Amino acid sequence: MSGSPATRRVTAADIAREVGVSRATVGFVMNATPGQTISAGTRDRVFAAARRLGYRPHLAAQALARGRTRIILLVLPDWPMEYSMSRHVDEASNFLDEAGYSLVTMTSHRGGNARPLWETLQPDVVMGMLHFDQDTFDDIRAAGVTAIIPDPSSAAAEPEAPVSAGPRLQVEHLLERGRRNLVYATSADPRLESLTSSRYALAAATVAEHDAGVLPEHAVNPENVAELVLRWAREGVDAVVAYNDDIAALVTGAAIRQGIEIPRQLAVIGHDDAPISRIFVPSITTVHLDDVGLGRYFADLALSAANGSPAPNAESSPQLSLTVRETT
Amino acid sequence: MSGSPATRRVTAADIAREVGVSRATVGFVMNATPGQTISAGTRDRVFAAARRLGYRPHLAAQALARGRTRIILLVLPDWPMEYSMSRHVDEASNFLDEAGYSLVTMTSHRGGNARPLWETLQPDVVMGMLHFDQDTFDDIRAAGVTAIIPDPSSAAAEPEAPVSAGPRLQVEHLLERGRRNLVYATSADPRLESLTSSRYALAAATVAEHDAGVLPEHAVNPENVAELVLRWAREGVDAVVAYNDDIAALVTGAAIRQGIEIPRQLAVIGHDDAPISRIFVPSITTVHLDDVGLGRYFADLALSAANGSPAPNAESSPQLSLTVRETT
DNA sequence: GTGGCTGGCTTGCGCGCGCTAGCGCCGCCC
DNA sequence: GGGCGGCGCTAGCGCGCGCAAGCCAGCCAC
Repeated sequence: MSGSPATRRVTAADIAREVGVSRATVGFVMNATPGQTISAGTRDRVFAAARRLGYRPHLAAQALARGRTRIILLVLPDWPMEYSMSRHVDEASNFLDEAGYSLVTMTSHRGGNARPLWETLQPDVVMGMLHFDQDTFDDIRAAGVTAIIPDPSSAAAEPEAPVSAGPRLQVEHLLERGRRNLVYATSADPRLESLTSSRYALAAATVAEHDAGVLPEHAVNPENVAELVLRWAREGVDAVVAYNDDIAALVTGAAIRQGIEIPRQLAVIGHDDAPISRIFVPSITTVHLDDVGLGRYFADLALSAANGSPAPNAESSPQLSLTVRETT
Repeated sequence: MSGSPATRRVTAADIAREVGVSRATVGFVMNATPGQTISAGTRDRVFAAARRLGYRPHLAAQALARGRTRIILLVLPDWPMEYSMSRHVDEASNFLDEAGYSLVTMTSHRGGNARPLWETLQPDVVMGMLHFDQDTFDDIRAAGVTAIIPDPSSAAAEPEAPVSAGPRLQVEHLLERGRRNLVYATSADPRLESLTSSRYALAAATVAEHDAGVLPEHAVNPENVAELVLRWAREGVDAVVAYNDDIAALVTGAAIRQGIEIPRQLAVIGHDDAPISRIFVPSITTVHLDDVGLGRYFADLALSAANGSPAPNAESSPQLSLTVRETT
């Protein structure tokens, strides 16, 4: 049906022949090559023929010729955060697409033995949500990738920067609610270490700013959460700042099972506004992220690394906001 | 430090020069080209030089020359199922890597205006979890992809096939628990339509087999779930088969809020064994998927489409099992 | 001795595209 | 009238690799 099955692909040469110009001209038109002047008539005829024949530039050939793939690889952590990311990622890929780049995401393999995509795709930029450990970083460089974000050697590019207001919002919300005895519940997952530690540090700093004592940090998991919740109750803890909504749900669930009243005895606040925060009973107060803003921020960050366009400033784009629900 | 910064990439020609053979010989060695005999000595010297120089074949050049990218694109639905998928995907990418293919995943854009990856990556195979709608299917074909899974014109390849035992397990578990008045709670998300409808059909068939009447289907969302749950209570419904764990959680949460006792008055069973099923209070009985088995199945499916290797039979690989928790 | 054959290699083309060097033409200015 | 510069285009190389064709030495059969 749809076109002869074994049809050869349409190349720039086909267009050139069709229009009656050289192949170079077609290339100049398609790329709007700077420094080349093409008459409007020729340009239109080339575009028309391209559309008519269904021309699609061969990406591999382009990559080979120009030495850049125009692929940006986003490395996501393999943890629920993934979901909250997907919205931003979608936004980012729109922006990047407009700039002629493709966004490919991969989930960081847990000791998976498959060759990572930065080897096989040879992206122009590899961007991670978390800091890469040194081995991974070297591995990416060895694969020929020159632009890596975040790059420890340049303090500028920080994917996590715009989210740094989140922990502040969490803590201030609880303090405003009159809570005084806060603890921080974090994930024990080592893969998230750089994220969890940075969020914790920000939360702890906010607590200190408000002269609300110190903020103890506890790694929470399904096994120890019941015990922790009881201990907190004994110690007079009245609010939990959770690293994300999953941790918040875990804590909230355990508290309920132990007969602790939420939020009267214990307030809990999550982060990311993941679906679970809305579905959970009771529903969980959380920090909502600005998808579009974050997406644009990521895209700008990647583009600046890819072609030296100006780097975005963290403050400009994304706005975080509080979504107050039943746990506070 | 790590190598001179602006170093040119190592090509097969460099190796040839180093070893003192022609470039073609290097190519034959690297690809173990069938029909070409290379002496063991030469072969070893080529491999040694390749390792010594840090040779990495240029993927774009390979793709250009052989006309195939060895990329397999997996299109995931943009819905929580994503999480339960990630384990299988990881498995699949290991298997595919061994076969020399790279697995790239993308999330199906909700009207996103970025060009989809099947255009820009030009994968050898595009594989979806759900059936593609006709427009998308045509779009993928137009991008030059010949192998698409599932392909409506060939009934063989069905990614969802191995999971077809899930709804059966759900229903039989509830019947064994003595429940007689079941309803099916599904997602209203149109993107999941082909999945939800197939799971529902299987559940309904199982109910019919056991002479347990008919299985009404209800699309559930946060707005209508409270009302639905009340109605079910009035109508004597004693068990809910949920499309997945999120739906199950939604139903369970609504029931609790309405004072319905779980599982005494109403049993709920989910599907996928997503994290929420464990975290939720009460924890949710669900169908656990076999990550490794499913991963291998997907990989085989993709490989069979890529190079005509034998297609896997759905029965062979993956095993589903029941994870019984508090909601039944 | 000669022809055929096979193992082990080389020569060289083509994949589709980007882009530099250059060429002819026209209009402008002195 | 001649020089000159810019516009609009073409010829052709190179990106790195796969692979068809061919070439040569050595060996065996006759």
